[in-house]
Amino acid sequence: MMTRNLAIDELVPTREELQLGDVLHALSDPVRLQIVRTLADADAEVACGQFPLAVTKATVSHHFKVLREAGVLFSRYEGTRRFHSLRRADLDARFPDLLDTVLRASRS
Amino acid sequence: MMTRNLAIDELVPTREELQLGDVLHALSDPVRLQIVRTLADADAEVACGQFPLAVTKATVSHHFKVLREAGVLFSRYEGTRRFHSLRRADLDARFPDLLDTVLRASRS
DNA sequence: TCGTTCGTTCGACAGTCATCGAACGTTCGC
DNA sequence: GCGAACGTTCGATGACTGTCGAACGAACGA
Repeated sequence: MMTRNLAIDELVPTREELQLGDVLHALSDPVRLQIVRTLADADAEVACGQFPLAVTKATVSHHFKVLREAGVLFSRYEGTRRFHSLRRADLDARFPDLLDTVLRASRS
Repeated sequence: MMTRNLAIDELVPTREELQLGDVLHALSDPVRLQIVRTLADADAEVACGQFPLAVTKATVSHHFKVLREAGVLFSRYEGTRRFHSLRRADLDARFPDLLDTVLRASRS
């Protein structure tokens, strides 16, 4: 009945609050980089289950939280699923070219 | 008398061995990012002592080791001092624009 | 030769991290 | 209303991290 009150302790940074160190750290893990790559390829919202990852759902959930708290992506509920999308505009505004450069590098 | 046999356990990656995750992780620490920034500004070799860092020399040494092992910089002995330089060519070859993009982002 | 300078290494410590299984809460379809 | 599907949260665990002071080693200068 109540709206979901999960993630109440989660601190999602605004565009201005984005920290380079946090973003780089978020992107430095292979699983998370894979998530971001998949998301960039899709160029749209993707549900957790759609990610071909070699770790438990608990671990996946953890990585999404790290990415959210670093400001790399945004997550939204839709029924029982959760859809994710890159915060491209914010990232590009704050750190121009960073995301694209990292993505390009991650595919070489 | 013998040549220095320090750093014998240090694994410095070749250009081909550079790993994006390692580089991003190396750059995600504020102290290390500061080091890299200083080095990029100098555009030349810089000795450890030249870095205005708010940590102990032991910690500084540790950070340089991390940066070396990630392949971000190269260190060379000259007498009692140790000079450091960015591995720009290698980084640019393997991850085009990455270093410059991160440096630019770190100054905004 | 002796003391200083510069940097590395060691041992320790507190904190964070990636990972997992298990339990839980929501939502949806039957 | 029941059970399945989907994710989150919890607690635990082992690994890694950033930091420090202290001891060490090599090279330089007086």
